[in-house]
Amino acid sequence: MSGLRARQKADRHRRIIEAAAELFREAGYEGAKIEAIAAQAEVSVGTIYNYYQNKGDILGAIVSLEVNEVLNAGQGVVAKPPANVGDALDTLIGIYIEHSLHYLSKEMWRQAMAISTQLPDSPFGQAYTALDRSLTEQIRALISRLQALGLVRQDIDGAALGELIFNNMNMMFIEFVKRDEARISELRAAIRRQNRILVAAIAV
Amino acid sequence: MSGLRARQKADRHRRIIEAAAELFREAGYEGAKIEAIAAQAEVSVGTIYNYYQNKGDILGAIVSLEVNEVLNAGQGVVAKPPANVGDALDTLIGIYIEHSLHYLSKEMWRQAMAISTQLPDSPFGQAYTALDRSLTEQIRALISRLQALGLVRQDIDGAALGELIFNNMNMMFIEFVKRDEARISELRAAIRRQNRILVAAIAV
DNA sequence: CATAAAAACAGAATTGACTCAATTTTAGAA
DNA sequence: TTCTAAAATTGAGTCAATTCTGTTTTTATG
Repeated sequence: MSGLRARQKADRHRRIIEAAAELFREAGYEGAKIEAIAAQAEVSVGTIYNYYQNKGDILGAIVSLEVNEVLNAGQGVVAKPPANVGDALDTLIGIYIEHSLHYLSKEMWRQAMAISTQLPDSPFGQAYTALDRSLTEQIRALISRLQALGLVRQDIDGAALGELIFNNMNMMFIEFVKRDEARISELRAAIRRQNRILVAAIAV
Repeated sequence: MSGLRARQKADRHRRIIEAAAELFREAGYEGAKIEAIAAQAEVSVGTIYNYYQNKGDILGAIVSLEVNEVLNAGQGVVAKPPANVGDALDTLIGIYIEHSLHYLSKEMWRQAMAISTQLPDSPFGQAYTALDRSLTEQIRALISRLQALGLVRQDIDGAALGELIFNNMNMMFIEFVKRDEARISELRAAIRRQNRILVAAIAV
């Protein structure tokens, strides 16, 4: 028994997310009214709030989809990294950044980031923090891999280094989405320049 | 002619800020209703919006006071830094962090950070970005100073290093204010551990 | 196939940030 | 002092997120 109720629930979830994604893209986060999302998803306003605690959580569900895709793509780099510390970092970070505006506009990112600091204990706030941790962990995994390959010094504190690289990248990304005119290529170049200092310190 | 109008204006500004600071502390940012702030400041709701574009800008004015104090305190360290790269960084960052909860609660910080990413073009959003830049610049100045003292290698890219250190610290601070139970001592220890990697790379 | 309990839904009501048209106050000229 | 234009204030009104309560649908049981 798959259960009528369970099927309807999944269907409504999907309809709400699809409606919201479309309206967020078209009208922006603020511009997409809950009533409009409800109408488009063919449910009532009350039902939306039965599925999501607040408007931010709807955006959160969309962000999670995006970041999980990115994490998946990143696995390839960790498994088979370029044979050079600088290039390896640049490749992984490149995947994160190039993917980032696929589904989400800068405005949507700004809202998502704002909500995650504003309401760190909401479902989305917690999920967002967990995603950040996964990204940090993936960078740390890459460093481990490079150490195993003999490309990074063994005595480096991998956890601390992973945090340092992620935190810097993330902060740069935040500044990037805050300025609509900022270009991806400039962002990557700036991060490369910053990481160069680290690469010099950790490469064998 | 100091002007009656100008004096009243300054007085109202002060009353609004004082009322807001008190209510933000007592009831939290969300809990402090504009009507309550207006009543406490003995002005009307409309007047508040004549002085500040939105609720966030009121908080912004308070944050600016705090950060400017911190910047001032930091100048002393830059002028006369401890004779050891690790200690110098730790001392400056220590000043930033220890000061941070003087006037602002974690909840107020969360709101301030959220607003600055949500509305990067609002008066407060721009002011906040400028404050971040000033802090980055101060860290860069410390590095310059240490280079002049022969404690840091001359061939280090000071600008990139300053950004790296600030971005990491700032991100750690964001995570710190997101968790009410996080302790200042743990935050400082974690940042020290991360900076150790850098210190090893840049110290003469 | 009834039926009662549980779960989910609908949409009207509430709430609080922000706007705006009308009114009041101030500055400065006559 | 009196008058007028500009500046500032006021608070009722608007708008949209969120909450609340009564109704409907689904499930499980006899």
